[in-house]
Amino acid sequence: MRLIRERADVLPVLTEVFRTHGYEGASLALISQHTGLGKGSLYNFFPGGKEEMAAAVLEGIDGWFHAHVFDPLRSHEDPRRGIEAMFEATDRYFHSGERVCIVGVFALSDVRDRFAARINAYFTAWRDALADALRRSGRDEASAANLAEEVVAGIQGALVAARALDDPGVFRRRIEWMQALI
Amino acid sequence: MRLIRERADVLPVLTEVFRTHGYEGASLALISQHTGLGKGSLYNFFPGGKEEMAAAVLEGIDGWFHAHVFDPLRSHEDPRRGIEAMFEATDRYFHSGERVCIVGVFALSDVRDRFAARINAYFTAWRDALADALRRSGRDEASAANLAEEVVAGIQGALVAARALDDPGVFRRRIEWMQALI
DNA sequence: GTCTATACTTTGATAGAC
DNA sequence: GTCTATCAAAGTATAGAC
Repeated sequence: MRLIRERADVLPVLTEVFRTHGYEGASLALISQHTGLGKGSLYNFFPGGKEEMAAAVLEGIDGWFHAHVFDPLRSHEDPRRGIEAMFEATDRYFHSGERVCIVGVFALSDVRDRFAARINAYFTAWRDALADALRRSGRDEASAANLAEEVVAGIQGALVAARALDDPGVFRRRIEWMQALI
Repeated sequence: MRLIRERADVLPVLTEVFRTHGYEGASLALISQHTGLGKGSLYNFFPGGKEEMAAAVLEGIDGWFHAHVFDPLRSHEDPRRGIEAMFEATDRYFHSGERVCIVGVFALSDVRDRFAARINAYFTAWRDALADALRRSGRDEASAANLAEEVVAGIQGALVAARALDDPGVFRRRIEWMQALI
């Protein structure tokens, strides 16, 4: 019995390394150290090397958010409950602002172009799913779209500010503020 | 007559390279290429190497924001005009969302610890100067502090979202939304 | 599948000629 | 002050033994 038998087992560790160090900072040596796998094994799982690892990480994140955030936003009978669930999942996922958003970090760096499609898809899906829930909760199209954009951007800003000021309280207060907007 | 005679002449180019490629992505080769200076010359200006270059860039940005944003926020006779000037300067500086904020990028990366003091000082100065203007414009202490935090974080979020969605319109709309909050 | 060894490139930094 | 040459270290990636 081994701890790691397939790509899916490496993914969480990989995600954490990329989140902590960014794309360029996540060296293969660091990845090898954290996963406990030699470079040969890593290339066995990811023949495309580092780029394929990062792509898998982004895909995994996208999958998680679809399952726990985007889909509930769209399918919840009571749209307000879906939005509530979104804020809870977001707070949990980002450890109340102590974690950063890899997709946001990638968007700001020069690897954005390489993963542009995935990054764009993630933010678009979030914004549109939230806008849909807001419209179903009674808002007109324009107001729903605007508020959705505001909240999606606001979460990213809360993460940046919390890290910059080294104060998770910033994240908590911004989330509460946004919840009051709904 | 030379194009570059002192540190101050290199700084704008340096800033642009760090903004575009981040700390790790801004290799000396890239910097040498964009400044037109050999590595020897660069180390003549910055004996501390890349870290000193990045520190100089952050200091330059801090100086610019103090002169064009923070100080006007505090000293403008009519605080609302100071806030108006802040939004205008911000929009100009970030090229309406086409540029990113180096300080924000650094805050999200793993070089944050190395420049933590400078990063924190930049965001603290912005938030506090804005809170002061809001208080002078009639808001109570708590409301001013909260709104200042919201706007400072909101600008960062607008930059992330605009880059991620590859749509400067996002930045423009978020700025307008925040202006309406004041 | 996993490891070690290795190839090859790029990195930040230094030395020294001019 | 500026350049070229060079260094040691770290980077990604590959090869091949087991």
